[in-house]
Amino acid sequence: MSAYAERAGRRPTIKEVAAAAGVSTAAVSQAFNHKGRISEATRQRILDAALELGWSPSAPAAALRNARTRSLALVVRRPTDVLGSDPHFSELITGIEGELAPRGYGLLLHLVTGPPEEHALYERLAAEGRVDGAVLTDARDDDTRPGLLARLGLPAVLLGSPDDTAVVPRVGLRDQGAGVTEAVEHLLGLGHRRIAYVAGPPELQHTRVRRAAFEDALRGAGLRPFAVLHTDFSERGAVGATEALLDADDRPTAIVYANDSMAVCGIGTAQRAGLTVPRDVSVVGYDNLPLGSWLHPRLTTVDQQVQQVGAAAARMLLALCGEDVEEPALTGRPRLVVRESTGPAPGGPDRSG
Amino acid sequence: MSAYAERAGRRPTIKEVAAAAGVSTAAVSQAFNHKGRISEATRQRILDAALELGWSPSAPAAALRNARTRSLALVVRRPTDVLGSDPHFSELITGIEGELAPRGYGLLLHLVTGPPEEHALYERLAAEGRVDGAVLTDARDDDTRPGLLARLGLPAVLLGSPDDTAVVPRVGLRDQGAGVTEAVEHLLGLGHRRIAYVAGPPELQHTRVRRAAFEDALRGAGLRPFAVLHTDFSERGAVGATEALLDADDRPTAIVYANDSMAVCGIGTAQRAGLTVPRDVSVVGYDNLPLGSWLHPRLTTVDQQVQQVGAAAARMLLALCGEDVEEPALTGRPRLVVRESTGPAPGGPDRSG
DNA sequence: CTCACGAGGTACATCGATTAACCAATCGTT
DNA sequence: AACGATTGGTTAATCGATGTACCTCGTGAG
Repeated sequence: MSAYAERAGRRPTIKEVAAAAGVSTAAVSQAFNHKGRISEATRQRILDAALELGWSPSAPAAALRNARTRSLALVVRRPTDVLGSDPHFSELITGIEGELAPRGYGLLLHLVTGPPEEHALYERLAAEGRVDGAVLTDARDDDTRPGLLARLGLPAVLLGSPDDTAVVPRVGLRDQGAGVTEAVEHLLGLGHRRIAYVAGPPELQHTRVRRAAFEDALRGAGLRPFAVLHTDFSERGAVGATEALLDADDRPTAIVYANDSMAVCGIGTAQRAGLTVPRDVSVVGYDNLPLGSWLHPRLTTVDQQVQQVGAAAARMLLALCGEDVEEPALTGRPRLVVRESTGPAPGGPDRSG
Repeated sequence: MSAYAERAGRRPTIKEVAAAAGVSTAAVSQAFNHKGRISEATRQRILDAALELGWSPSAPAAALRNARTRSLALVVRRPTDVLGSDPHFSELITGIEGELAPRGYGLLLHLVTGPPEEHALYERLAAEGRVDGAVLTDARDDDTRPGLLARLGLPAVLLGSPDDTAVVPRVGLRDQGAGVTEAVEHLLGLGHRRIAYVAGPPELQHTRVRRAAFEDALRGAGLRPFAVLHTDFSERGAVGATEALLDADDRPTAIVYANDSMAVCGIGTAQRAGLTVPRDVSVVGYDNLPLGSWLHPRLTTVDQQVQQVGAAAARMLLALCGEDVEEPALTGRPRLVVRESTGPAPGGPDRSG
């Protein structure tokens, strides 16, 4: 390491590299970007000099000149109660970062409390030219964000049922309802007839898709849902919904939850009410969080490969930003992972329906 | 909204704002930054024009000129198995972002798999001038990162036992062992004498601090730990450690875990072994994750206010970056939250010790 | 011998915002 | 009335990297 690199806080500039290599700054730039016409020999000399000085092109300078920052935004809407989106969201980040890091992109993370703040944030990010694109989560049925981002000219992808023809392409596993369908079939196969669904907020797209899958699957067996309750994804909401279900006259023998965290709360609530899972009531989650497989009973859940989806979203977005990335191929489907929280319906053959 | 703002992708520059307000670009800049001498009237005119055009200063341009990007890095070391740091880490982000957002700062999130990658990342972030500072997590006993960051001239704070005189100031609750001490006293009061500790990786600073607190508290009562097992914070590690403890001849009547996720795994493992918590074995966690209070039994744990610590770290770092922020006051201590996973020691008066 | 041409670089304008240095009024003073 | 101080701005240089237009050789063809 050279004396220069050791001068704390003092970053070398392209000029010093050029001087060290005995060339012009233009040559240095061209050597780094594989543009222009530079002989391989000088290129090496330049690269060596840069290495010696510990130089990398200044991100702000390059961003100013190129009008591209090489960073993307991920905006997470986080209500007061953090449960719902939480673990989901950190897996998502893992998937995204895995694609960004090797390409030298950065991920700018923002938390917002509601739609107005989220809009204002995009306006600011775009106006300041802080990011090249954004990943949107929690697709809503009537989502105003794609329109906004299109107006702002900010590339974006939305996580949800795939649709790359939309204003803002949507990335996600195909056949999003499949997991819930499988879950219902699994429960039906176990003899369950009174099955309830604890859903997320009704305005979210996946809530509707999964709810429809749930109802369709039951209808296919000539049944109707015991109940469908909407929550805000909070622990309290899950507990409340579960209590309501278990207090019912002819309580359900199985409950499907829209995510694992709620399912865990549901199991706790059932146990607290003196019931045993799955003997008295079966429980299915959604997300396949690592924790679920270590509980007692181990949680039956739906795996939706959040990490892969995140990676695919990142690549799609990078492509939109002009990066040379092959389009992601998301081949999987949401799949049921059967563990211990589901079992035969209690009370033998069902009396109803 | 003006016609200008509607031209998608075309961002206005300071020149257009200046023209619209009938002043020079310098005036616009000064109006925005409260510098120079601009009459209140013109200032208003300029601000109005900017609002009309939807202009905000270009972040890259400002960053280039000021040598400050107004963004901070958070580097999370994430091993293959994500459990340990996970929920902890999203609470941390919440705390940090809460301080950054109102000041227009951004949080650049990076995940790394190990120390070499982490070092390389800091080198790159510094060389490219991408961030003004960094938040370091998981203080190690012999941590090489502070030295590196000091050499790089990159301001940083390290989460851990407070020490603002170190090369890189450490931010955290005082008296970090207090929570574990309280936990042990709580268990002793319940008649437990055979108490084990399932710790994190030995190289982490907080592992040592908490372990010491654990041993000291027992020693104060004339006891020795039943065992202290180190894990890598993974679910599997927690399960393995728990199985080993429960298989022991004279198995412990209480187990203290270094985080809630491991404690949950521990409860599951105990239940799977046919034991009832807390009747047969008491369990204490650490972190006070929201989920813990909805399990059955509700988890007794230690609250360490991760979110507040994150906020304090952010403010400390902002101050280091020259931002005008009052120093954070972290008054709290880690505190035991007694719930249902701890109870009287089984078997009446203990036979040992 | 001369000229066209390509290989290999260089000079300079540029991206958008900031700021030090400077200047033109206006005001208060004696 | 003349002068210094103050107010309210402006001009122009600058941050670091990039890319276009240009320049300078050396070479091969005619």
